Amino acid sequence: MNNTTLKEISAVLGLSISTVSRALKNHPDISEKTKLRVTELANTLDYEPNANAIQLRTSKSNIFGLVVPTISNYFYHSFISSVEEESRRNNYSLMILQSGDNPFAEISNLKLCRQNRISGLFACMSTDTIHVEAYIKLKELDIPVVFFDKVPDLPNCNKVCVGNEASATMAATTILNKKKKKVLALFGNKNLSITRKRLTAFTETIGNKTAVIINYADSADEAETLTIAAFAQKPDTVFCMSDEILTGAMKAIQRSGFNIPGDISVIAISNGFIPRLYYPEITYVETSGYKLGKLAFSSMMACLAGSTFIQELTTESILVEGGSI
Amino acid sequence: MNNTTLKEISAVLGLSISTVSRALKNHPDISEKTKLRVTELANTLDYEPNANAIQLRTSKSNIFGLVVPTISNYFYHSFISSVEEESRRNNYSLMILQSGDNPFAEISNLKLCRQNRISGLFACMSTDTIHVEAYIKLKELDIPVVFFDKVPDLPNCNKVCVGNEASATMAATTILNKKKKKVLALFGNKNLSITRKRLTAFTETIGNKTAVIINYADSADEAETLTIAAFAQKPDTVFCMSDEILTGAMKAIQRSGFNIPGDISVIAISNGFIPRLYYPEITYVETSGYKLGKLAFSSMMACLAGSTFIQELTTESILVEGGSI
DNA sequence: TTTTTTACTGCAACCGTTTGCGGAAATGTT
DNA sequence: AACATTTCCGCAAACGGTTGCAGTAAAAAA
Repeated sequence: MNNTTLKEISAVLGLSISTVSRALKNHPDISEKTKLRVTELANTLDYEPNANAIQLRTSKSNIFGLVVPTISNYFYHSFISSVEEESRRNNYSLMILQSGDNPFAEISNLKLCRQNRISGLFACMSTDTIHVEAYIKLKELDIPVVFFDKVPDLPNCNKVCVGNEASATMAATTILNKKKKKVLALFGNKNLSITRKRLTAFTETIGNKTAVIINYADSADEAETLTIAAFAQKPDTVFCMSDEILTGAMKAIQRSGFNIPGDISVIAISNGFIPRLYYPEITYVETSGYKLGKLAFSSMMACLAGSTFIQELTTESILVEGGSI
Repeated sequence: MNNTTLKEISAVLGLSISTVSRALKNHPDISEKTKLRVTELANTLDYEPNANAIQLRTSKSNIFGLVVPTISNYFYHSFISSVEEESRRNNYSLMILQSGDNPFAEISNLKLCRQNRISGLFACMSTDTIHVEAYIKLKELDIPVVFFDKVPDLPNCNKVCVGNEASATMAATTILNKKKKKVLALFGNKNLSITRKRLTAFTETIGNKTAVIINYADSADEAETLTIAAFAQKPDTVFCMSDEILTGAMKAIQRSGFNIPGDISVIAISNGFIPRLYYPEITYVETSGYKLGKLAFSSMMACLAGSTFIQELTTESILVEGGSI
């Protein structure tokens, strides 16, 4: 069965295609009587405008692209969920693409975006993205790009981030308040700007009255191993800069048979899902993907509305108390 | 800056649009020399074919729709991730829409799919969907629909599901093999068909030589409470029918200070992420969203290839051994 | 009644591709 | 030299809409 088109409707009604088109869009040029006839027939025929034709004609797609290393991540999918929600509310569709931390997939995804003439792009860069050019190319095509979470170091682009410095500072402050003496601080990949930001904010805040053991882990497994090893130095607190690190550290703690917070305290920066899986629940500084999504979307809408003002937005951090410190 | 088009390329080269088009598609009618000239210029000009024009012309969109109650769910995002992966590999894009268990959002999403002339739809019905008509409408438009996970009771549609009975049976068998004597079996909402299926398969397999305490929980918190309460009866094993239940049970176990598997054994039916968060890792029967995605995709491709054979597929269950039983 | 205004509606070009068909030049065959 | 084939390329119509402009009939003003 074929889709009904304006042509068919016009043929049935003995009107021209343009009249039908205008009638459907409630154009003032068309008489009420005609409008009624047209909309009625359109309804019974289940007319659906062909998005491709419209997009071709108007060169506006009403589709947002969203590239992300992987959607199998609590932070990202809460971000995605949030953006999707807003998109639908604003009559946009979302094309979600994951790059799997693979640069080739990433550029092929961006190609897809260009080919589909997306209206805008939400982008989180994969870890080893050096080739920012592909993103630049989009901007040259006047396609607004809002970077989120893992953002490039470029000056002229819209970025929304969780409050990296603020959240690390907040975590460090909490540790100080609890008068902890020796902290095992676990960070992610050293090359990521997110790591550097959290690291500097954390160390600056924690000062030098508190002993700090710093480790960098690229994966949960590595975090687990490093944690086990670091236990030899008998830290009284573990700080994890992310969910992934946290899961590794928690396995190490369980494996060592330590009690939380009796034997050791734990605090993390997290989106909120993982910390609640344990008993006692882990105290964490929240960096909400959901909130970040809302922020990213509003930034996107500002771009689309013609704002050329470059924004670098940050979500607020809040401390969610569990019983782990 | 504008996108380059065939027209521009043809103008520069003094060729016709059609020649350029054919040259780019390696058509035999075009001489190698011309092909070379064209492809070269296309490259330097960063030519990207306009997907909308192609789709309009060919009435093929190379976009799959995927509707799901919510992305923020243990199971769905691995499914989505898997389908996305395959889609990209096969040069399709994915349009992901969540209905949030809201019937209105669901039909508006389907409308979006129709308007975008998607090539196919992966659909997981929201709980209270009575209106299957919207899906039927797609099938009338010759858009193949593959239902997954929560599938309708209709006879003539493609469905892929995890092996509910098989996985519950496998879990029960494992418990029997380990010669456990008293099992606390935790299930989800009693009204869901998935619960009923897993329940009957489980109880039938476990037989009556093993004592079974059955509880139903609607949430992780409820599971936690019920588990704590059930510990009074001193079960030697906890079986959890899903990830959500498992997280609740694990909290209860940690809270009670039990050792796994020394004090109590644990086995679950799971997608695989949660069980690996603990130490020792929880033994589980895998109902992989990832595999289900692959299955759904191959079913979709079969439809697209013209197969009219209606499939009802089920993923295989496998036991993944942790150290919890 | 004539002229001006208003209310409707249609023509046709356009968006960027694809593709059937037909034509010209180059080559091969007697 | 005359004819048949290839080889290479362009014309033009289509896909399904949108939109500026112009045209016609009816209503209002002169």
